[in-house]
Amino acid sequence: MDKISYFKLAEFFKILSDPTRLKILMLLSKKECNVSEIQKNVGTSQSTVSHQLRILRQTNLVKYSKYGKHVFYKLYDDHVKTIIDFAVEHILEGEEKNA
Amino acid sequence: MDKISYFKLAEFFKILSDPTRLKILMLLSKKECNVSEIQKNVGTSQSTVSHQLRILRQTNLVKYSKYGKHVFYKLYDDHVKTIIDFAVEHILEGEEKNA
DNA sequence: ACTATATATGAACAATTAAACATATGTGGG
DNA sequence: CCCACATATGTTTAATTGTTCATATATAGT
Repeated sequence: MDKISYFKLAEFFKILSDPTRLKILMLLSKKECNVSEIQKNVGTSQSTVSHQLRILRQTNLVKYSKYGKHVFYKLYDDHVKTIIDFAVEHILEGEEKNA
Repeated sequence: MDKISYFKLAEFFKILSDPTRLKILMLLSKKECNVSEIQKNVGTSQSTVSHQLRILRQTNLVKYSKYGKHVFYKLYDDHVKTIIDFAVEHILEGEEKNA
């Protein structure tokens, strides 16, 4: 239970607490994408995408491989997707109660 | 899948992205506590605890009941605990790979 | 009513951060 | 070698946020 620090745990959730990063992660949960594809799908600037991808890389949420000029990103593993899906469920349940 | 906005999802994770709030939530996942108990356990000022409790209230992560001078808080439901546990697992797995 | 205890709230401050802008690096084609 | 495209990085700025300090509200006991 206490094998992990609250600080570290908080840092993990902080990564997930940004809409841009969530969009990227959800997209990558469906398919591997290069940066321009991500950019189009997320609908923001190239710089922003690249900056956020770096954060996702550094925190081991995504990994990548290079093919020529393109860099293809994918989820590091499926664990993150599971956590996000759980959160979505939680929020949807919460909304039902307020209906 | 897209029944929920990325913004809302991000806001949810943002709540979990603070060590103080995580400490409170983990404590409350074990047992109902009043504010002073929470304060002692978390090891921070009364004001800080109270501020964070308000955030947790407003986001429906905790609920409370009053008994005399004391206010007892508990988790709103067990869903949050599940999400946190999943995250802990994820991080622990990540650390194994770097060992 | 007064006091002590428990909890909440308001305001100010320091630190963090996402995005924008500019620029750099890398890679393949001609 | 130069050019166009793809991606990364550095810097600055505006906005957000957790804590602290001060103060307010509530409740029970005397």
